[in-house]
Parts: sequence; structure tokens; C-alpha cells
Amino acid sequence: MSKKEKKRESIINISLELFSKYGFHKTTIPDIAKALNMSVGNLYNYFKSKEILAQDAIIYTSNYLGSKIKDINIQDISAKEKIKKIVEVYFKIAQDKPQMIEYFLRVYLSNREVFKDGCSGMACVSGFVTEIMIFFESAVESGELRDQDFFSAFGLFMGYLGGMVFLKGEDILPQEIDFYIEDISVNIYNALKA
Amino acid sequence: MSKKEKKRESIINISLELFSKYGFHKTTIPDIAKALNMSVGNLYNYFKSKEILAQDAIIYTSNYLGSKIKDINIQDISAKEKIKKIVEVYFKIAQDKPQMIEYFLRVYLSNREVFKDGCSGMACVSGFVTEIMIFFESAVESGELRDQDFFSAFGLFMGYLGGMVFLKGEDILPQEIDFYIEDISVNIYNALKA
Amino acid sequence: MSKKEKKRESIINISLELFSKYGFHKTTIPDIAKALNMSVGNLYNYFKSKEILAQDAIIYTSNYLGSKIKDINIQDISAKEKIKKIVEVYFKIAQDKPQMIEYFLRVYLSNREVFKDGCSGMACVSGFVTEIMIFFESAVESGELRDQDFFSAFGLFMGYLGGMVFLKGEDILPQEIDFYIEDISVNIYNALKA
Amino acid sequence: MSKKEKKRESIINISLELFSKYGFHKTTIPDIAKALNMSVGNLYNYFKSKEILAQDAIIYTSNYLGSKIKDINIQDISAKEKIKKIVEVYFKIAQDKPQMIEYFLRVYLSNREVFKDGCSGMACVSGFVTEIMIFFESAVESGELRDQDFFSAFGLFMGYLGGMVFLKGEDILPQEIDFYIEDISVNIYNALKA
DNA sequence: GATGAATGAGCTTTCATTCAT
DNA sequence: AATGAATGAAAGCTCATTCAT
Repeated sequence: MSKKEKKRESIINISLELFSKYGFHKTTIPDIAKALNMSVGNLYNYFKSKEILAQDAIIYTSNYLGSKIKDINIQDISAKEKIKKIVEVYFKIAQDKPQMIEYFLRVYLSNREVFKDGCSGMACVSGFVTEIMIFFESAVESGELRDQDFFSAFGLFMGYLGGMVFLKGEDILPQEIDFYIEDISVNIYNALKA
Repeated sequence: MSKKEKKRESIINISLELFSKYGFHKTTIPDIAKALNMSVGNLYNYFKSKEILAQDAIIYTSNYLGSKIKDINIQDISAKEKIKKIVEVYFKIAQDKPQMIEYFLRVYLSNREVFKDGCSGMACVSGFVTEIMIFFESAVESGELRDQDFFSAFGLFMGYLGGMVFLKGEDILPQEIDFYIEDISVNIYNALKA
Repeated sequence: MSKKEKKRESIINISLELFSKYGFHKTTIPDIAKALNMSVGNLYNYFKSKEILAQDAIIYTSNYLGSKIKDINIQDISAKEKIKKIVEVYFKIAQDKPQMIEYFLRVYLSNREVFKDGCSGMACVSGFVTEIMIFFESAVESGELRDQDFFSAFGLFMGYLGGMVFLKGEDILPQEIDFYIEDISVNIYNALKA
Repeated sequence: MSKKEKKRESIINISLELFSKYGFHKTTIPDIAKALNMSVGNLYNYFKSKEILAQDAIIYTSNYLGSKIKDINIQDISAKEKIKKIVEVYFKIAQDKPQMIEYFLRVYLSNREVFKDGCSGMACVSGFVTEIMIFFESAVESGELRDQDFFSAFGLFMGYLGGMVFLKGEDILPQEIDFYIEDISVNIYNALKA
């Protein structure tokens, strides 16, 4: 990775943090620059607008999440086990790199106007969605999961996990998030099983 | 309802529309005033800040949704039927008054800083959450649903439905939302049943 | 004239001064606001962009110049006399309200990008050009001036007068500008006479 | 011409194009560098500031125009013929190298602040003005043109030609510019003849 | 209650210029 | 000679809120 690419990535990482913490509109370019000990002007040498930066950040995030799901997809285990592993990895990321999940939920999903131009449809999140699709379709094929519309399953999976992280973020959950892994995995499996 | 209360409500309704469509930060007070054929100065006679307006709007929305769930809760039907009715009513509101669901998902859930002061915890959404809790606990008591942590169930319910409306809003769903009612109701019931 | 219209006009007048003195790009909105003892934000209540302000300013100028030429056009005097009066009035304005002529020459004529959108062709200067056209065509009709393409005559008239004011502005002219009125009037008349 | 001088000239030529097309302030140093496939840093090895570049460009342009007028001045033909040839050569340059005339009219004449320091008076355009002066004074001496203040004649000549090119640039002229050569030459001669 | 002109801090973005390599 | 990342001041513009009328 070139020096310039490294710097781009460090900008994205800080941006994920600040955007997810304070929101897209409340995070200013000077905020980001300052967090990087970098001048505002120079930041624009790497991303030509705040929107482009936000879009590149969601692509980066989506690819990261996708790669983690892929690691599970390629394992030779049952769908039930995969579901549990996906829940685990999702919550692990939510704990270790909360900015990624939060960015997904609070910035990407909620600021349509920011992502409309460069990210219409699922253009910027295909890295992630594709892996979920692969998981689901192969589990249907193997007969472990019921054959239903993909989006019925996707909405369940992602809405559920996202919802839990939201509740956690709001400090509403009485327990640590890991506490719910078993319940959630079972619920999802029961909902989708053949 | 007094004339003043009526005007307050009409302001909230327009605000729900504009906030949900353009986002909290992209919607300006002059925008709202213009949509109401009203001066900005006068608007401040009804709500003393933009944040207060947003907070009152979520309370209004939560109460509305809660009252609809209550209508179902008081019926003498099985938990399975209630689940289906809740899904139906949620999607019906998403179609008839999309600003309400969208406001919930895209404004309330994603702009923590706006709601932090007046709506911490679930202070502004208790009208809705309480009814879901009543539904769940009575169904557990009657033995129809498995006894598990409420939030495991709540996250499933609300994350799932919200997720589907998100996907619809992004124009990603290949079918009308009603198409998914059956699948979703079954999935939720399977996930939660005893 | 309403209070708001009066303020609009005062903004235009100051803008003519500053734009003509320092150029469009070197004059900032804060400069204009400060010169008017007015806040930047409020200035935008009157003109919604710097470009719109510049465009309104050229329309205002063009109409003013046009009205002065019209006063001459309606007089019952020879074309030769009208030419002299036009030269006189042009130079008088150049002395009394130099910002107008300078704005025309240094801002309007030289910043195509600024006027492209709202002032294409002669949309914003028709007030002035029309009166010159009326002068020329009626003088041709009466047989005093040679019948030739209007723009050959217009270019002579306006290029010449503009050129002289330029030279004056550059402090190149060894004499006061009034000194040249006679020579110039004669030259124009000789150039155009039948 | 050394390699360095050649590069200097190529920078000037591109700058004439960009400055005349987009204006001095809207043309950036990176724009110029990119058009030359050259780094900004290196460009500063040739011209130590944007203003110096603009000033050198007007000197270059003025000398070029002057040399063309000189070619006419040294011919043994009447003043009337010289006038026509000057008009022709001016319009020919306006067609073949429009950036030069446009630079003169739209950049040099209209951005006083840029040229104030290095080009006061006619310091940077003497190459051109001197040749016009030589033309005029020798034609007066030979009795062909009326003896009048030089600037009365210069303003006519240059204002007129500049005005026509302006009109052409604005797409206002209904005819090709060559169409006007005859009319204009006659008008100028009539205006100035003894 | 109703109006909308006024404020001014703060936003995103640009760009001439420098300098380590 | 040549590169281009880095700087930082300053630009145009926005908008929640106030207040005289």
C-alpha cells in the first residue's frame, strides 16, 4: 500500500469514528483534519468533498464486514452454526470497532441525501450484502433453511442485529450485548429454518 | 382541542414530513414555516427551538403508533394473530403516513444529539414501547411465546419491521411491502413461539 | 418605493462602487456588507447570490444609461447634435458616477462567467442598447447618417467612448476627458454621416 | 532560444488561453500546470508568481501585436490602405489567436489590481501602442490625417476594434467579423482624414 | 398572535505558494 | 529541474434565533 493510500485509509478510519459519534452534519471537515493533525486543505487532496469521503467510508466498511462474513461462508459447517457465527462476528465488530456498525446504522442508513449520488441502490454496500446473500442461498440449497424471498430473510437478519446495536447504543439494554447472542441466534434460526 | 393545540399539531405534521424527507439538519425552520404559510417568528411562539419541535414530534409519533398497537392488544385473539395484525398495521402506517415511520427510523434513531437532552432512554417513545411490552408479556404469560429477555424479542420485532421499511425506502425491495406480510409474520412467530 | 426596494437599491449602488473599483472577484460579500453597515446574512435576504447581485447591478446600470440616452432621443435636434449630447452625457456620467461606466467596462464586459447564466446575449443591457439603436435608426431614416449595419455603428460609438474612459481610468490621458468631447463628436459624426 | 526560454513561452501561451477563456481569477496555477503536463512546483521555477506570469503574458502579447503593426507601418502605402490593413490584421489575429486579443481585452484591461505593480501606465503595452503612434503621426505628417490629439485617434481605433471583438465574443454579431472590415475601415478613415 | 428583517458564527471549499525529496 | 503533498487564510453562503413593529 502506497503512502498516499495509507493516509487515505487513516482519514477514513477517523471519519468513521467522528461521523458515527457526532453524525454526518455535526462533524465538520476541520474536526476531521484536526483529529488527524492535518490541514483542512490537505484533506481535500485526498477526498474531493465531504460527501465523497462519506461514500468511500461506507464502501470501506461494507467491504470489511463482507470479508468477515466471507470467512464464515467458506467454512464447512451447518447453517445453524453459521448464523451463530455471524451474530457473534457482528457483535464483536460492534464492540471492537463500534464506529463501523454505528456508521452503517446511523450515518449510511439515515442520510439518504448524502449517499444518493454515488451510492444509489446498494452500490456502496454490495460487499456486505452479497455475502449475506451467498450465506442464505447456499443454506436454502442445502435444505437447511426455508426457501423464501431473500429480502424477507435479509430484513430479519440485518434489522434484528442492527436493532440490538441501536438499543445498546441508547443504553437501553440491561445486559451486555454478548448476553443476547444465544437468544438471537436461536430466534433467527427458528424463523428461517426449513 | 384549542386552536393553539390544533396549530401545534399541524406544525408537527408538516415537520414530520419535512424532517423525514430531507433529514433534521437539512430541513430549516424557514422551510417548515413556508410549508405552513406562516412566519418563522410565529413558529417560535409554538415551539421554542428546533430541537423541542423534533422531540415533540417523536412523542406524537410514538403515541400514535402505541395507540394502534393498543387497539390490537385489547382484542381477544391469539398471539400469532396479534403478530400478524401488528405487522399489518405497521406496514399500513408505513404506506399511509410514511412520514411517521420514516421519522422514527431516520430522524429519531439517527440523530442522538438532537434527542439527548429531552428524550434520554426511552422517555419520548414509551407510548409505543410500552404497548409492545404489554403484547409480549401477556403472550408469554398465556404460554404462547417463549419466555426470553424482552429486548431480544423487541429487537427482533422492531429491527425486522424497521429494516423492511428501510429497504422499501431505498427502492431495493422487488415487491410491494404487503407482499412480505405473510413471510414476516411467520418468521417472527416461529422465532418467538414457545 | 418600499423600504425593501430602497435597501436593494442602496446595495446595488455600493456594489457598483466596490465591484468597479476592485473587480468582481476581489470584492467580497463581507466587503459589501461592511460598507453598508449590514450583516452578511442579511445581504443574502436581498440578493440570493453574489452573481445575482452583479446581474441586477448591470440591469440597473443599463436602465440608467438608457434613460439618459432616451432623454436625448426624444429631443427635436439633428443627429450631429444628438451625437455630441450622447458623448457629453456619457462623459458626464463617467465623471459623476464613474462606478457605472467602470462597472460596465471592467466588470460586465470582462467577466463572462458571472453573467453567462442570467444575462446571455444582451438580456441585461437591452435598456441601453435599445436606445442607441433607436438613435441610429431614426438618424438613418432621416437621411443624416449613412445606412450601414447597426453593429458597425454601435461598435464605433461604444468602443470609442469606452476606450476613452479606459484610457482615463489608466491615467494615460494627458487632458481632462471633457477636452476630447469636440474631437470625438466630430470623429463619430464624420465616420457615420451620409 | 534556450530550452528554458522555450518552456517559458509555452507556459505563456497556455496561460493566455486559459486566462482569456476563464478569467484571471478563475484560472488556477494547478489548471495551468495540468494543461502543460507539468507540476505546480516546477511552474514556479519559471515564474515566481501568478501576477508576474500575467504581466509577462501581456508584454508578450503587446510585442506580438506591435510587430504585426510594424510590418504594415514600414510599407509604402497610403494611410487609408494602412488603416484597412491594420483592421484586417487585428481581426485576423482575433480569429487565429483569439486568446491574444481576448487576453488584452478581458484580462489586461479589466484587472487593474493584477497589473498595477509591474505594468503601470503603458509599461507593458508600449510595444503595441508605440506602433499605433508611429502610424498616426506619420500619416498626420504626410497630410493624410487630420492633426488631432493622439489619444482621440487611439481611442477610436482601439476602442472600435476592441468593441467589435467583444460583440463577436458575446455572439451578438449577426455576421462573421470579416464582414465588417470594409465598413469599419471606411468609418475610421472618415473619422480621421484631413 | 403574527411578521420577516437582522444577526453572526460557522460551514464547506478553494488556491497561491512552499519545500522536502 | 522536477514533483506534489502540505499549508492556512479567506471565500461564498446558511440558518437558528431574536425582536421591533
